[in-house]
Amino acid sequence: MMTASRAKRPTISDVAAHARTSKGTVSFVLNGRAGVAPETRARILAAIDELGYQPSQIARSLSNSRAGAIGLVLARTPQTLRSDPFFAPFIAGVELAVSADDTSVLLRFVEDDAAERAAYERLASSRRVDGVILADLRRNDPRPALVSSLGLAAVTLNRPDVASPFPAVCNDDVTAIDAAAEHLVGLGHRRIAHVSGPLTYLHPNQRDASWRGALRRMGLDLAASVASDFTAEGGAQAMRALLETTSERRPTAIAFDNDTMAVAGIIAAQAAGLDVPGDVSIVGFDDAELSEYINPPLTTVRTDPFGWGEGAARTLLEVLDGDDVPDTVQAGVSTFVVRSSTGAAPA
Amino acid sequence: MMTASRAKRPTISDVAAHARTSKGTVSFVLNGRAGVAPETRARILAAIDELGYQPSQIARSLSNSRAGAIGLVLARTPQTLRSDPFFAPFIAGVELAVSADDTSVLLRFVEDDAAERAAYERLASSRRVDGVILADLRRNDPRPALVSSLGLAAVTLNRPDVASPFPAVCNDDVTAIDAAAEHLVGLGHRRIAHVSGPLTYLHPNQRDASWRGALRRMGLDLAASVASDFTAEGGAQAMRALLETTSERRPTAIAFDNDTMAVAGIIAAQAAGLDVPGDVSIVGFDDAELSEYINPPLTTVRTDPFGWGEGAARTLLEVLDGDDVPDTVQAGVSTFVVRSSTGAAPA
DNA sequence: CAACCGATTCAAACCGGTTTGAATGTGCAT
DNA sequence: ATGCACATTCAAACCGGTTTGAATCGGTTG
Repeated sequence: MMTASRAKRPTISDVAAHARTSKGTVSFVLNGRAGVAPETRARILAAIDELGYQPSQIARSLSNSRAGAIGLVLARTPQTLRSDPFFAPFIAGVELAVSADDTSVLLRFVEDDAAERAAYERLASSRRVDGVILADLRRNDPRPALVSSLGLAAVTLNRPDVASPFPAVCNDDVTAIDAAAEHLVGLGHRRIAHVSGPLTYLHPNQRDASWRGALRRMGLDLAASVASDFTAEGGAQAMRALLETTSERRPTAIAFDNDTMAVAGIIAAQAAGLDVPGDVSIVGFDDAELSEYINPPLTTVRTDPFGWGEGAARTLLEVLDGDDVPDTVQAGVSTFVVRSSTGAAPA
Repeated sequence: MMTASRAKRPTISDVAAHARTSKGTVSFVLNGRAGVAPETRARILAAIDELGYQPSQIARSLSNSRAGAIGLVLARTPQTLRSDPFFAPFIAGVELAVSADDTSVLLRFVEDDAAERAAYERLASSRRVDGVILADLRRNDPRPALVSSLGLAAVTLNRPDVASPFPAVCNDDVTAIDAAAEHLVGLGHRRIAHVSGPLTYLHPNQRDASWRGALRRMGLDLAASVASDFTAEGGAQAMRALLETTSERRPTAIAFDNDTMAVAGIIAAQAAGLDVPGDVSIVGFDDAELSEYINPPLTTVRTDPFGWGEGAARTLLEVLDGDDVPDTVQAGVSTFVVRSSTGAAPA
C-alpha cells in the first residue's frame, strides 16, 4: 500500500511548454512583473494551476542569491533548555513572522564561543542564510563585528555595549521593573535587593540598572545587588547570603532575575524560619507556568518572548528588503503580575 | 567603522583556476571521490585553503537535488509553548544530531489541520526539505499517508495507529509507568486513577494503555480514567470530578499525564480539605523544573525529549542515506522520580 | 512606403555546483 | 612500432530558476 508516487514535479520549463511560451515569460508572471500580455498571463496561470507547479526555492535562491532563510545560533545546553521559558515561544514568534514572508528559520545550537564563531562563519560562507538574529548578548560581544565582517545582515536582541551597525530590537523590561519597584515601595519597602543572572550577559546588567534607576527616581538606593547564575542552587545561595546581614539592615524585599532562582529563594527563606511575604517579599521574573502554584504564589514579571521574536524577525526581514529601519525597535510587552509572595514591609 | 567587507566569496571556478585545473576535478576532491592524482589533490586543497573557499550549499542542493534539510511542522500555540517542557530540548536534540551531518532543520508552526496539510505540501513541492519528523501523532492521523504521497521521507514519533511506511521512533514511557505503578501498589494503593491528555492525540491513549497493562500485571484494574486537556484548569476539574466519588470507592492515587495538571490537581485536592499524600497520592508526568518546589514536591516521570529528538533525527538521516532502518527504534530514557506527593495509601 | 515606436516575447547567459563521456597521457605487453 | 588497459583530466551538459539584449509584431508617423 501507500506507494510513494515519486512523480517528478513539474519545472518551469514544463509550464512554459504547456502554455506554449518561454521560461522567461513564466518567470515574469511568477514574480508579478509588468510586460506580459493579459492573455498570455492567463494561459500561464492556467498551466501552473493545471500542473500543480510550485517553483523550487533552491533554484530560485541560486539565481537571485538570496538564501530565503535567517539564522539563529544559540549557546544553550539541553539542561537549560528543559526549563527555558524563553526559547520556545521566542522561536515560535520568529517563525510566525518569517513564514508570512515565505522564508525559513535555521537553528543551530553550539557549546562554546569557538563553536559559535565557527557556526556563524559557516552559515555565512555556505550562503545558507541572509541574516541572523543575535540573541543572548554578552558584555563586549564579538558578534556584531564578526557578523558584519561576514557580510551578513542582522538584528540584535537589545542594544549591545559595543558599536553595532545593526538595529536593536528591545523589549520593555524597564517599564515592568518600574511597576515592580513602585509596587514594593508602595508596600513600605525601603531596603530592596536584586539577585541577577550572570553578569557576562548583558540583560542582567541592564535589569540591574533598571532597578537602580527605578528606585533612584523614588529617592532610594538598591540595598544590595548579588550576581548569581539563573539556577535554583544559585538562587538559594544568594538568598542565604542576603539573610546573613544583621536583621536591621537586611533587605525586606528581594527581586530575582528569573522564577527558578526566586522560587529557590523562597524555599531557602522558609528553611531559615522566615515567613514569605511576612518577613521578606519576593519578586520573580519570567512567569513560569507553575510559579502560580508554589507557596506562596509568586509575584513576578511576565515577559513576552513570542512578541519579541516576532518583532525581531520582522525587523530583520525589513533590513533584508532594504527598507529603512530605525536603529531601535520596541517589541513584546512585559507585564508585572502581583500574586502573594509580596506584602507589606515588616514593621 | 565596521565596514561590511562584501568581498564576493570565491566559487569553485576560482578554486579551479587558482589550482590550474577544472571545476570537475575540484568537485571530485571536495566529495572525496577517487581518481584524482595525489599531487593535483594537494594543489587543489592548497587553493581551497588559500582562498578560504566554502561550497555553496544552495548550488550543491540544486545539482544533487538534496535539500540538505529536514522539516518539523508543529501545531502549537504560543500559550502552550510558553510552558512546554518538550519542544525546546527536543528540537535541540534534533539539531545536534542533524548538524553533525551538515544538514539543517526547518521549523514551521501552524494553527490548524488545513494549515498543517498545506505546510507539508509546500515543504515538499518547494523542495526545501528531504524528510520530516511527524510529531504529536493523532488518532487516525492523515499525515503518514499524506507525507508518503508527497514523496517525502519521514519518521514518526511513536507508532501511529494507521498503516505507515515510516520507521517509528519510540520512547520508553512504558518502563517508567511500570515503575510508577509498582511504586504505588507497593505503598498499598489499590484504587488508582489516570487523568490523561486529550484522546485525539495518540500518546495519552498509549499511556492509558500502559497504566492499564502495568496494573493488570499486578492483578489490578484502573479505578478510573478521565480524559482531560493538559491544562491546569482541566487538571483541577478532573480532580474535582474524581473526588465526588463516595469516599470508599474514591481513588487513593491519581496519575496525571503532565505536571501542570498534576499540580493543579494537588491544589484542588487541598482546597477540598484533603491531605496530599495522606488522603490521596499524586503522580505527574514530564518533571517540570518547578515541580520539585511545589508543596508537596511532585513525584513524577522525568522524560528525555532531548534524547528522543536526537534519536528521531539520527534515524531520519539514516533513512535519507538509504540505510536499512528497523521499523521501530528506541530513543530517550524516561525515569520515574519519587518525591513527596506519593505516600502510603490511607488505611 | 520607409522609418520608427512601444509592447511583447524569446533565446541565451548566468547563478555555483555535480556528473558524464570523451580526450589525453602513461606504461606495458605484443 | 603498435595496440591496449589504465589512470587522470577536462569540457560540456545539467539542475531549475532569473535576467538581459535582441527579435518580432502591429500600428503610427513623416
